[in-house]
Amino acid sequence: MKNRPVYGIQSVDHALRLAALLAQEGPLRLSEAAERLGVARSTAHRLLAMLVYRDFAEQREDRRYVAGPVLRRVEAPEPVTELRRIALPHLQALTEAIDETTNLIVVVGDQARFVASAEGTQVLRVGDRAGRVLPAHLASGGRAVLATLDEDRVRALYGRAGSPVADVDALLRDLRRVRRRGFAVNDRKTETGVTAIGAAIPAPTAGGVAARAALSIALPTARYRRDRLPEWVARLTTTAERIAHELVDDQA
Amino acid sequence: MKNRPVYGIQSVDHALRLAALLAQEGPLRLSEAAERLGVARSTAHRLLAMLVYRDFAEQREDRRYVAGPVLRRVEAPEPVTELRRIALPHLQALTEAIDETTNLIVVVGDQARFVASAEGTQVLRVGDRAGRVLPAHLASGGRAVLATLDEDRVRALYGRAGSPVADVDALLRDLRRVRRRGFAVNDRKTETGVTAIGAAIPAPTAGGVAARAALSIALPTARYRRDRLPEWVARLTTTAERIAHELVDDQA
DNA sequence: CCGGTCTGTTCTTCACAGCGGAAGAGTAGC
DNA sequence: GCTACTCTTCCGCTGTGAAGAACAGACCGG
Repeated sequence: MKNRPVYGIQSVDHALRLAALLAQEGPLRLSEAAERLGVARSTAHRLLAMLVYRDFAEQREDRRYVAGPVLRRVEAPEPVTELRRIALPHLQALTEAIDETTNLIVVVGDQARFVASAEGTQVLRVGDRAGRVLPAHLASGGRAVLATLDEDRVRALYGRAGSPVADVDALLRDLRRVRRRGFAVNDRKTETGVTAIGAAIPAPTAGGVAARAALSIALPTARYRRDRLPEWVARLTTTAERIAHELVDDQA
Repeated sequence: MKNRPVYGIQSVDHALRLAALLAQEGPLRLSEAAERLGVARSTAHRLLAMLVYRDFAEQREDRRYVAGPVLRRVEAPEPVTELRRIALPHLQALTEAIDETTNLIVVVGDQARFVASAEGTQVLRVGDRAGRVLPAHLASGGRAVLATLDEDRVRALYGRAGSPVADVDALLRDLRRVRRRGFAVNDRKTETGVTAIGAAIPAPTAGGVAARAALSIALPTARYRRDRLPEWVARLTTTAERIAHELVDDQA
């Protein structure tokens, strides 16, 4: 039996026990969570709110809480530390050039995960989303990666029962368009007031994490200008290519 | 983008962010974790210790931390709240009869999870392990459940590369013995100074959570008496049968 | 529809738990 | 053995986390 750490953190213990309960037992009422943890209902409510905020829990319509995406992973984690290390200086240079927030994204299953961000300096800007998850079929970087996949693979991913995509054919048409243009735009589909442009990192080899990685520029919709799109796209794809080249160099 | 809860808990936020980093990016050094969270190394160390304690992280020999079992689940959670509700009074009655700690266990994949415990009142006793995880092939309740499975299924579970079981044939021989006797004993294989006797709950129907549930009596090895084993086994299997009957009634 | 019960959410106060700096310990390479 | 790097332990202090209470919402039965 593991011993409690000497310098344990009680609040963290409560949160982790609750997360494990959700993962192992499924739907829980707030009042039951409070009882199981031996805390006040208001404390349990605060803990659940934090778990929901960080995607360890979700609240259903019947008000019960269930495990969130982080606890519902269906694939083993893959190390992306190296990709992040290589990409980050390029992200920062791109952000410096355009003074908008840029992101490194990895697609796992049907989720687009923000691995790294570099924030612009303007007062109104999109914040750091590292660690967050968006549906891949809506996010700009997610769609840029999906556009690099075989159509059969996309069908396998989104054609199953319970899929978040009602019309796979419409998605495939969108992805063909993304493929032709070389980038994808997400205009407020996932976040109010945010427009993002995404482009996939050209994969040096099939497989590996870079085969599912993308960059995106995320800016307040108020600053999105159609006439600047070619410039943003050019910088985005140039940066993606630089990262791809450095990944090759790093492997040699 | 989700808003931070109004009554957020900073320490919990740190822990959950760190857990998500481990899940998404794999191996992390303590110093890198500290930098990523923006906290002191001593704080990161405390957080990682809590994550390890609650099975959200593991530390490898090279000292890096990786995602732990809770974050590495490969199966969707199943609700066991109902099973727990039905079983708990019976657990408590059994504990009262023998004054030793009893447990309800559910096997998921190759893990035996403690869903509920009822503690004896003696000064030296096995504590409440609800929420904990043990390897199923070593735990008494885990082995009792594995003994109810097809041998092909056990082979599929433990015959793969990277399996924790080196000799599947030896495991199958053990499980045949468990099946014949109707119970399994775990004498200090998972926890120093603890001996446990486990018996599976007879499944009312194939599938469902009860098909992978077991009860166990856990006592200090110093109090384990071979001549009391028949009594303990009889009480254990009687209790398991009562629970199984009540599960059937509850579905009608 | 109303009242009662149950459950979830919001707010405030205060004491002690969580944080970080510093010291100590461990590891790896030359 | 020495140096540099990294991890682990310890302690004091203040602001954060917990819980009580009030409020709000949901549900059910008469």
